[in-house]
Amino acid sequence: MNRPGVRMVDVAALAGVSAGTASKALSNTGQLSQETRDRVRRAAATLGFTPDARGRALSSGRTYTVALLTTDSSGRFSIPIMRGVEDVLSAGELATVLCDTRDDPLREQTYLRSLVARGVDGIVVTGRRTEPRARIDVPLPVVYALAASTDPADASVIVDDAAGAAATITHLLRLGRTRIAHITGPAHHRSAAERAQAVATTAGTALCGEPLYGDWSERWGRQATDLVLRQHPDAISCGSDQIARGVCDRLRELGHSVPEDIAVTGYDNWPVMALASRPPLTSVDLRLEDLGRRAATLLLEAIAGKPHHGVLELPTQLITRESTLGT
Amino acid sequence: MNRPGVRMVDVAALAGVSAGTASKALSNTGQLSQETRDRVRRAAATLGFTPDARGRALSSGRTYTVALLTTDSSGRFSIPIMRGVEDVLSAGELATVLCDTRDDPLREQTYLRSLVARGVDGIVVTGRRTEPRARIDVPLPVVYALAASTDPADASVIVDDAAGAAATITHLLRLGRTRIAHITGPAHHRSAAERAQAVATTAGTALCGEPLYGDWSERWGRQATDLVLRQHPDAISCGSDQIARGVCDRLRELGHSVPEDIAVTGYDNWPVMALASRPPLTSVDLRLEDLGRRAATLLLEAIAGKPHHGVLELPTQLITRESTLGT
DNA sequence: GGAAAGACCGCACACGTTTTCCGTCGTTGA
DNA sequence: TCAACGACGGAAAACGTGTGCGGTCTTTCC
Repeated sequence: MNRPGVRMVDVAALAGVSAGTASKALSNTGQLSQETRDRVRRAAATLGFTPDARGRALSSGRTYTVALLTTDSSGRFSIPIMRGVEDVLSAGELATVLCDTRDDPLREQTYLRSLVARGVDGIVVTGRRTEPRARIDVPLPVVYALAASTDPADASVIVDDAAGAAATITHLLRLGRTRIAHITGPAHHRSAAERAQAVATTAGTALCGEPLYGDWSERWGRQATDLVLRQHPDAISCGSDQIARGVCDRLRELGHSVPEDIAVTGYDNWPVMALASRPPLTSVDLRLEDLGRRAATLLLEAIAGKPHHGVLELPTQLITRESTLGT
Repeated sequence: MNRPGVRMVDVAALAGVSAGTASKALSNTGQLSQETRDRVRRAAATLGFTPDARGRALSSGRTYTVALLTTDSSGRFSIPIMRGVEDVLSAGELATVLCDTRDDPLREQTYLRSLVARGVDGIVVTGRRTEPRARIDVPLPVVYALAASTDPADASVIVDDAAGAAATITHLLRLGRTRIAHITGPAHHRSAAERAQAVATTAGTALCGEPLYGDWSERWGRQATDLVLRQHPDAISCGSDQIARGVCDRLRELGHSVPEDIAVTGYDNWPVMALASRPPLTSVDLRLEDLGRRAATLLLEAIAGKPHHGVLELPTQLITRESTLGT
C-alpha cells in the first residue's frame, strides 16, 4: 500500500513548482518557460523519477501497453514476431506483453476480458498457422499478423507464401534443374496448398509428378523420398525444413549426393533444422521480425486514430545454402 | 479518454446501493447482508461488469500482474516455464507478462524500471543457462527459476541436474551396460560440468574414458562418436538431445545398431530432437512446467508476505525410449 | 498612465476503485 | 422504557497523474 517511490509532487517540490506544472514540463505540453522545463527535468533526473504507470493510465486512458495474443504455444512463430513488435513499440515507450491462448477459445476469451479491463492500447493477434481466423470482438485497435482476419475490414499483415515458394522454384530453374518434385504437408493446410500451387505454376513443365501431401515431419520427408525417386527428379522442393531434412537424410542413405545429383530446398528457415541438416538447407525465410515490425507500425497508427484496412502481404527472403549450391 | 465501459457506479445504481458498497459486495469484504451481496452480484452479471484494472491498481496498490523476465530469446526454456507460472497464477486471477531481455543488461534495466513503474506484484527471473546469476535489485518480491541467484538470501528454484544425469547412468547400468562414454557441451557450462561430474560418480568403473567436452551441436555429437568408439563403449550418455542425435546418426552410418550394440541417452527431452532422432531418444525431462508452477507458488507466498529463502532443487524425470530399450 | 495582450503557472477536478470511518436503524437486555 | 450493542450501508478520502481553465505578472502599445 505504501509505495516508497518518488512521486510527481516530490519532483515538483524540488523544482519549486506545482505538481501540474511538473507534469506539463515532463510531457512537453502546456506553455511553460524553457527555464522551468529544464529545472523540472533536472529535478526529475536527480530524484530518479519514473512516473507511476497506474496513475498515468487512470488519468490519460492510455496504458502504453499492447498485447500480443498468440495461439502458438511453441513460440516458434510468436517469439520472432514479438521481437519485431517490441523493436517498434519500445521506441515509442510502449511495453509489449505476450499472451499465449494455447489454442483454447475459452482461454482466449479470458485473456481478452483481462486485456480490455486493464486497458491495453491495442492488440496484435497471431497464430501458428496461416489460415485466416475469426476476428476478435473488442473495442480496441487490433492488427492481425501471420494469420489474417476473415473480415477484410480488419488490418492484417501476412507473408507472401506464394511468392516465397515461387522463389525457390525460380532459383532451382536458374540452376538448370528441369525435373522438380514437391513434397509438403497436409493438403488441408493453407500454407501447404498455397505453396504447392505456386510451385506448380512456377515450375510449369519442369514439375515432376504431382505434389506429395503428408505431414510436416522428417519421417514423411524420408518416406516421400522413396516415392518421388521413381520420377528421377534432379531437385526436390519441400514445404518445410523438417521435410527437407528428412529428404536429405534419405537421399544420403541411398547414395544420392546433394546438391550434385539432386538439389533440395526447405521452407521456413528454421535454424535448428536448416543449419543442422546435412547439407545445410537453402530455405525461405519468413522475415517474421519484419512482420512484427510492420504489424506494430500499423497498430500504432490505428491507436493514433488512423486505422488501416485490408491485407498486407510481405515478401520473404530466399536463403541459399549448400543444399542447392554445392560446397 | 471517454471509455464506454460499465463502471462500478453503474452496477451500484442498478443494485440500488452506493459504489463503495458494490465494491465490498463484489470483493467479499466489509459487512453486508447476504441479500445485498447477491443483488449487487446479479447487477454486475447483468451489466457484464469487469472492474477496471487501472483504478483498482491505483487504489489498492496491487496490479494482479507478475512478470517473467527471461534472457532466453528462443523461448525454448521460458515458454514451458511460463505455462507453469500461468497455471498457478491464473487461478488467483493474476496475469503473467513475458519480458525478453535478449541477454542485454541495458534492456534488462529498462524492463525493470518499467515493471516497477507499472507496479507489478512480483517477478520471476529465468534464463537459458543454469549458471547462477546476479540478483536483480528491485523493491519487489522476486523468485529465480532455472538459474539461481548468487545471493542465498533470495528464493530460487532450479533443476536437480546431477540427479537427472545420474538417473540416465543408473538406467544404463540396470540394462547391463558396463562401458559407458560421456559426450557433452562446453566444460565451462555449469550444466555440462555438473552432469559430467554426476555421470562419472554414478558410473564409477563403468565409465569409459574421460568425458568429452565440445559444444551442444549435432555436429559435435558426430565428431565425438568417432573419438569415443576407440574405447569400444556399449553405451553413450550425452549432455543434450542434439548431441545424442548426432551420435545416433553417426553410429548408424558406421553400421552400429542402437540400442543393440550401443545404447544412447540424451538430455533435455526436447521433442523436436528426441522424437525426430532415429531411434527416438531416452532423455531427461527437465519438468520445466513444474519449475514454473513451483516458482509461481513461492512468488505468491512472497507477495502475501511470507518470503522463502534459499535454493530449491526439483527432480527431473527419465523418459525411456527406443535408444536404450529396443523396439 | 492605462489598457490590452500575451506568457506563464497554479488550482482543482477527473479518472475508477478501494477502504476507513461514521451514522443509522433495529434488536436485545436490564 | 431506555441504553447499549451489533449489523448494515453511505460518504468521503486516498491512490498519482493529466489537463482545462483562470489568475497573475510582465510587456507593449496607444
